[in-house]
Amino acid sequence: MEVRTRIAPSPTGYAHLGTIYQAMFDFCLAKKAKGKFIVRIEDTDRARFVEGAEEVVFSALEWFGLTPDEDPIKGGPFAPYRQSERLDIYRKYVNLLLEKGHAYHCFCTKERLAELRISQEKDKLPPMYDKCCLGLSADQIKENLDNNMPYVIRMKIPKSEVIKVHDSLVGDIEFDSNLIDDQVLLKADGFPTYHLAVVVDDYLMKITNIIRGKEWLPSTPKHILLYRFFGWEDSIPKYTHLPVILNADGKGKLSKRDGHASVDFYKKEGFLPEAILNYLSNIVWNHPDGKEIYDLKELEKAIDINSPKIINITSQAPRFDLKKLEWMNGEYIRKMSDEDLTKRLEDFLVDHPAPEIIAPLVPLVKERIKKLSDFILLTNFITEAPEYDMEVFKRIKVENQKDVLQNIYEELQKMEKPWKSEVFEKTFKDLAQKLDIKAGDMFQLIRVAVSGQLVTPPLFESIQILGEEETIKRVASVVQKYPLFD
RNA sequence: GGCGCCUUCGUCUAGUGGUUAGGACACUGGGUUUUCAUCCCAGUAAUCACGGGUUCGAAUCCCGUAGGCGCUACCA
Repeated sequence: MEVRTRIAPSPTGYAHLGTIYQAMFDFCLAKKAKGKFIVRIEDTDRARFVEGAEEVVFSALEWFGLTPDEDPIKGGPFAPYRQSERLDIYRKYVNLLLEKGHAYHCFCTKERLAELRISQEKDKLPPMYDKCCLGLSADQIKENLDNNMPYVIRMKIPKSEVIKVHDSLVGDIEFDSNLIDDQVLLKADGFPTYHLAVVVDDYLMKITNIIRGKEWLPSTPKHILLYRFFGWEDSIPKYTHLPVILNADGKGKLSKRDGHASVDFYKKEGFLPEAILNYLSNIVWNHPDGKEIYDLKELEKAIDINSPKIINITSQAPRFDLKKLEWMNGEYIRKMSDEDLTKRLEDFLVDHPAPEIIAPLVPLVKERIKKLSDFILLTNFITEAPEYDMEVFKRIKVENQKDVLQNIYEELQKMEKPWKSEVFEKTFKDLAQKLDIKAGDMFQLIRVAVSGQLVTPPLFESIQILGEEETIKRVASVVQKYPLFD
């Protein structure tokens, strides 16, 4: 049987990193088993619907190279892949449930439900629907329907049953059906809830393996029950519930609120998609050799569809550690060829004022940047005249800085062009000796005069890119204005 | 509150009855380097949540407790 996995993101306006995390495992499993990876859009919540939001998800997946085999755009044998376009299908299956007596009409108002909840909470009872409408007669239902009363369809959960869920990571888990609420399956607006749609679609789309976040574990018994109600027990997919990624302080799920959940953030910061994927897998899985840097193919190798766990990952919820991601991203940058890095930087810095200087700068910055955006911080003094700050000069422990700068200026003017590295170095080492200051301080002073910064790529190479003329001009302006900088 | 899951250095993890409890990030110190970074070396850091068992022996097995997270919507 063909292995088919899927992600079912809801278009909320941004691509969540958790979606990518989940998609990565679904994708790898499908690839490993030579099956199919499917994207289905769960746009059943009209209140939260955001126009154009699904494109955000698609482009994020593409950025990470997690290309689906079937999706709403390219279609597939089980189209449509957008739930809002499958309403008649859900309706049909709800009717089936109604006929079989596994679901019922509920005409309770939101107000009544709210009051019910409040009183249950007051009595320290679990907040659940009281099955009020379950006792309605066929005539009453018909009358309400004829009067166009709004209604939802609820699932009739059987009493006192043990519902067994098998998860490939956790094992067997038992749930008491008395503690499961009569879940709404079809909302008043005719849209299905997640629970109905997910079961119907996964069945019709022949999904064999569900890899999703652990937040879904408590609702899995409802899904199992639905498979049973429909008579699809033989088609229950294999569940793998992934640990939820927590935010940095461990106090909750990684969320939009702390700013580190959106794929867009990482793209803007200049993180590399392959490094992010590496990090995302590394927080729950270890390479058998113990190495930290590996690509998706290596994760794929570790997946075994026939082993009980499928993939041997931890079941603890990890915290998100941006520092480690940054380190990892730096590792990827360093092992990249200069040509590749140049290309990435050119793509990233589309608005760069002087794109021709990116390539020559790459070898100078490659070991100094952790993400692509660091490039700007490190090199913008080349395209832009720096703003000087006396505090920066004060960090260099040299007396009579103005005199020294004057000397530097004179030497630069005397030096034969084009400047040569050895000559440059010898000239200023000699000058340092003559003025009785440390060579290191001498070069630091030149660095600050030229860049306004204490930290830059290698001095001489930077100056070469800057040009002799511009260098002299900058030093001259420093000599002139020193110490009037604020 | 109820239900479920989880609990090894600050963080991510290795570890499946006998290890000086290993690695990575972060941090600290040293070396290389005209700055920074890279690279190399070293170090700090977990009485394996706690309490009971079982066993010659437990981070590893069992029971209990506590804490954390998740779910508890006509959201997914």
